[in-house]
Amino acid sequence: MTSKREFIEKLRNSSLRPTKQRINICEVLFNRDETFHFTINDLFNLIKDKTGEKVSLATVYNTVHAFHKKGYLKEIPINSNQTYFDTNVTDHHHFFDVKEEKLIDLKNEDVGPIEIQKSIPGKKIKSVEVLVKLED
Amino acid sequence: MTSKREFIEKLRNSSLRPTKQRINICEVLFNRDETFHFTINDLFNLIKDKTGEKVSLATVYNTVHAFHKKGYLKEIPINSNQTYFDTNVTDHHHFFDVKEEKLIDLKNEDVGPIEIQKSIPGKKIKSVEVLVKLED
DNA sequence: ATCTTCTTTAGAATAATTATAAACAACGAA
DNA sequence: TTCGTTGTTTATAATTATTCTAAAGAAGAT
Ligand SMILES: [Mn+2]
Ligand SMILES: [Mn+2]
Ligand SMILES: [Zn+2]
Ligand SMILES: [Zn+2]
Repeated sequence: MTSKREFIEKLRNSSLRPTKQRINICEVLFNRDETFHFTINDLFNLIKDKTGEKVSLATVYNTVHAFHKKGYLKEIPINSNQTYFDTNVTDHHHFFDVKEEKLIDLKNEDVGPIEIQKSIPGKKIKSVEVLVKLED
Repeated sequence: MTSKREFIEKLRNSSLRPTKQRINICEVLFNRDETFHFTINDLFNLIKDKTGEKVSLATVYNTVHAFHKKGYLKEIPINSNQTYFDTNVTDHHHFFDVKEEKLIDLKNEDVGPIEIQKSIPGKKIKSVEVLVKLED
């Protein structure tokens, strides 16, 4: 996904009005070759850098959560003072480089299938995620 | 581990002075049959309930982090507004019941061995943890 | 154009965690 | 035991990520 027209489509399809701010956020999030792992603060700063236009922090929060709810972003469970998000919304796992505080995608074939041999009555599995912490 | 004398030993062995507060915290954390998953706030309230003595919130934080550093507690990576800890410090995985906000241990045999088929130059694996989210 | 609804924004509020610094308690040597 | 040292506890303040609020602005429909 790479053009402004496509972002407008995407927003419309989710009943989100295609505002200047949201389109800028889309550019930063989705107009790239590689998957993108970020915190709200990363994103906030990148918007200024890449688009030259400032978007308020509140709007960055609002938009990230709107995209998260629509399934355009994934939240990555790690213990950090900030929440990490991911533009790769497929089921996949992560390395977390503790020193650099950077997430790296693991392909499913890098981990292999995981069969959970236990179940809890009345509950079903929503997701299975592996986090591999890296140190030097 | 169940007796006060043992807690004093444990603390001494880690160059932590065995204070009344720390011993009370040990009682709540380690004097139990099952593994214990908790947040700082859970623990803070349980201390009052179980020992009848109040320990300041700052001390609860300090002590939990001291125990964490010494390897007596494990931090569980989940996205929550509060940090979760675990008295089971062996390598193991978790269910997280999203609705109840409760962690449940998974035995390693419930998950099976996980072989990570990818490596990052200069980095080594520190831990591999699986988080299985549960919904109704 | 006008009206309605949604969005953005600055700033305030909230809440978990960490820092501060003074009072206090454990320790070890004398 | 007493005393000096060092480690600990505590109330409280500071910090910080996130959420809330409410007013001003923009988008969409008619
Ligand atoms: Mn990823
Ligand atoms: Mn556990
Ligand atoms: Zn979200
Ligand atoms: Zn810790």
